[in-house]
Amino acid sequence: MAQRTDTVTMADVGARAGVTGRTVSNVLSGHPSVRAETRERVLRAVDELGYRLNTSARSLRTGRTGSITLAIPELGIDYFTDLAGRIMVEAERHDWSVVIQQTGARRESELAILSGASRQHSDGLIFQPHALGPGDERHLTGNDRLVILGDRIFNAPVDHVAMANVEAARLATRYLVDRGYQRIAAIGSNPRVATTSAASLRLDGFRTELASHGRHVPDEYVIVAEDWHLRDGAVGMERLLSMPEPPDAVFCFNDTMAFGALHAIAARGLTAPDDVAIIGFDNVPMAEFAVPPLTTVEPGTNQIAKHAVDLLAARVEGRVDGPTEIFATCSLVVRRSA
Amino acid sequence: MAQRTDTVTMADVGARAGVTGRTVSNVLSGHPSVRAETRERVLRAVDELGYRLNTSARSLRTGRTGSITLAIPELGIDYFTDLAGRIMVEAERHDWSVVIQQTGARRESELAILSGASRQHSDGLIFQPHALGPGDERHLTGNDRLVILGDRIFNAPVDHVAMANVEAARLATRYLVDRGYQRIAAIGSNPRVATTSAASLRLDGFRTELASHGRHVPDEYVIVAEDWHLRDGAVGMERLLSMPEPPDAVFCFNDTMAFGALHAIAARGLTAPDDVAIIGFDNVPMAEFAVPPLTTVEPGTNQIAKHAVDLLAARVEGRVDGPTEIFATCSLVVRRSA
DNA sequence: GTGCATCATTTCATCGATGAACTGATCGTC
DNA sequence: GACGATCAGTTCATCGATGAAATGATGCAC
Repeated sequence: MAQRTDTVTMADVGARAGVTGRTVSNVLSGHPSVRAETRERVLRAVDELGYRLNTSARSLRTGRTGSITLAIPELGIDYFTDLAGRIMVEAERHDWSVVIQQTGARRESELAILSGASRQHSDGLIFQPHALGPGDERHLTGNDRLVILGDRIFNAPVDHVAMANVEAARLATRYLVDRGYQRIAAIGSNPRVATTSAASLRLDGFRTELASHGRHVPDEYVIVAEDWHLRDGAVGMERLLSMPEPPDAVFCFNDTMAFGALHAIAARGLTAPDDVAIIGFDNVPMAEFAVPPLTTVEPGTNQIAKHAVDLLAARVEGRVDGPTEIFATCSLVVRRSA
Repeated sequence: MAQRTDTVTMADVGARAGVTGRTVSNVLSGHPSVRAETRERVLRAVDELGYRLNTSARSLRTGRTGSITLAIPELGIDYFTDLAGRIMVEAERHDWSVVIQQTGARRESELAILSGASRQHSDGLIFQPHALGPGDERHLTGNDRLVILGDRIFNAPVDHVAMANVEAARLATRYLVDRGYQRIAAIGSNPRVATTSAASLRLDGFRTELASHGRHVPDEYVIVAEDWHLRDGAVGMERLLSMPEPPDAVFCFNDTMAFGALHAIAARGLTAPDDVAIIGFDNVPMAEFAVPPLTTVEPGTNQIAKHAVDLLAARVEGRVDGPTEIFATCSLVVRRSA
C-alpha cells in the first residue's frame, strides 16, 4: 500500500463496473458491440478511478507506439523550428506525437539516431542529416520507416523528401544578377561537410549561376560558416564589409544568417539594400518582419512537412513499396532587402 | 516468414549466443555478473541479428518510459522555441527524450494534456498553461510528476517554476520612465485570459509602475494582442503610430511582438528608439541581432529550463515531498531599441 | 571435507492491454 | 420451433523485457 504509482488497470475499472477488463477495452476503443448502459457504467468507473491507459502495454501488444521521431540539427535555427512546428501539425492528423531529437549536427549523434538507440519507441523517423553523407549508407540498414529530409544525400533506397537546393540557389543568385548587382558574395559555405550537404549544394548553385553569367567569384567572397547561426551571419557580413572592396549583394544560405547579416549592416550605419543587398533562404516567418523585410527563397517547407509525414504514414501502413523520392517546389519571395 | 516487422527479441539473441534472453538483458543493461567472453558473444549476436530493444516492453515492466512531455502553446513564438531547446538539453542529462505538444493556447488542448490522453507515455509533464487558470485546479488531480511553468496560476499544491512577471514588467516600465519617455504604451494585453496569465500580470506590472510615478495610461495605449505573434506586434504598433498622439515608447509583452513592432516602425520610415522606443520581454537569441538590437527583459530562461527538468527528475525519483516553487530571477538587458 | 560466500546464469512470474476465438443470449425467419 | 445470424461480453494467450528468486559451479576458509 501507499504505492508510489497507484496503477489502475482496465481490470480494476471492469471490476468496479461489473464487467471484464476486456469490455473496458472495448468501450475505450469504441468497439460497437457494447450496450449503451454498460458503456456508461464503464465510463463512470473510469472517471471515478481516474483510470489512464497504459500506452506501453498497448504498444507492446499492438506494435504501434503513437509517436514518431523528428531528428534535426537544432531548434535554434529558424528553419528547423518552422519545420518542426509544421511536422507536428501534420503528425496530429495521424494521431502521432512527435519526439524531437537535436543532433547538434554532430556525426556521432546522427549515427546514434540511426542506430536506433533512441528511435526505438517510435513508429518512424523523419531525419534531416547534416554530418552524414554518401558512404554512410550502411548505417541506414534496418531502418524501414525512415524518411530522409534535405538533399538526396544517400545512394541508398530510402524514402526521401528533397529540396531543390541547387536550383533554388541558382534562382536566388540569378535574381541578384538580374537586379544588376556586380559584386556578389555568399555566406554559409562549409568545406568540412559532405558535398551533398545543403552548404555544398547551395554553394554549387551559387557558383554555377554566376559562372553562367561569366562572373568569377573571388575566394574571399565565399564566407565559411559552420553553424549557420545568427552570429555566423553577423560575423561573416562584418568581414565582408571590412574588405577593401566589399560586395554589393550577399546571398546568405539561410534566413537565420541573413538576419545576422542585416544586423551587421545596420550596426555599421549602413542600409540594405542600398549599401548591400541581402537575400536569404528558407522564408521563415520572421523574414517578412525583418528590417528590412527579407527577400528569400521559399523552399516549400509546408509541402516538405506534409509529404514527409504522409510518406512515413504510408510506409508504416505498408501502402508503399519501393523507395519514394519527392521534390518540393521552391520559389523566390521578393521583399525589400534585395 | 516475410514478416512486416521481423522482430528480434532478447531470446533470439540469446539463442544465437547460446544463453538465455535474461543474460542478454544482463549484458545490455551492464549487469556486473557476466563473463567477458559471454558478453562478447552476446554483443556479437546483437550485432549480427540487428537486435533493438523494445522500449514498450521495458516501459511496461519498469514503469519508466524514458521520455517526458513538454506542453507549450506553440513553437512559433521565439520564447517557447528557446525554452524547448534548453529543456531538451537539460533532459538529455537525465536520459530523457522530449515529446513536444503544442496546445495552441486552446483550453481544450490544455485540458487534454492534463487529462493525460497524450501524456500517458511519459515519465512526467512540464506544462506551460495559457488558457487554464484558477478554478481549474481539479484538472490537476492525479498529476503527480507535473511541473507548471509560467506564473503561479493555480491554487493547488503543484511543483512550479515561476517567472516574476509583475516585477519584471515593472522593471521594464521603470526603465522607460527613467529614460524620460513620456507617452508609454503597451502591446500584449489579453482581457480574455485569466488574471494570472502572463498577459494580465505583465499588464499589471506595467500599470502599477506607471501609477507609482503618477502616470495615467490612456486606454488606447494598451493594445490587445491575442496570439503574441510577429503580426500582432506589427499591427499593434501600426495602430499606435496612426494615433493623433502616438506613444514615444512601447513595452511589448514578448520579444516576438517587439520584432513585429520594430518592423512596423521601419516600414513607416521611422527609427527606434529616436521616434519610438521599444522594449521587449524574453531576451530570445534574435533580440541581440534585431535592427536595432532589442532592449528586453531576461526572464532567466536557462534557469527555468534547468529547474523544471531537475524538479521533475526529483519528483520522479521520489526525492521531494511537498510541492516546490522556484522563482527565476530576471534582469534587464539594455541594447539599442530603448 | 564441510560450510559459506560469490559468481554466472537460469527459471518463472509479471507488467497491462489486446487479438482471436469462444459462450450464451436474443432475434428474426421460414 | 428449429436454425443461423447478430449481439454482448468473456476467456485465454500473448507482446518482450525484467524483478525476484533459484540453480549450479567455483573458490576459499577452517
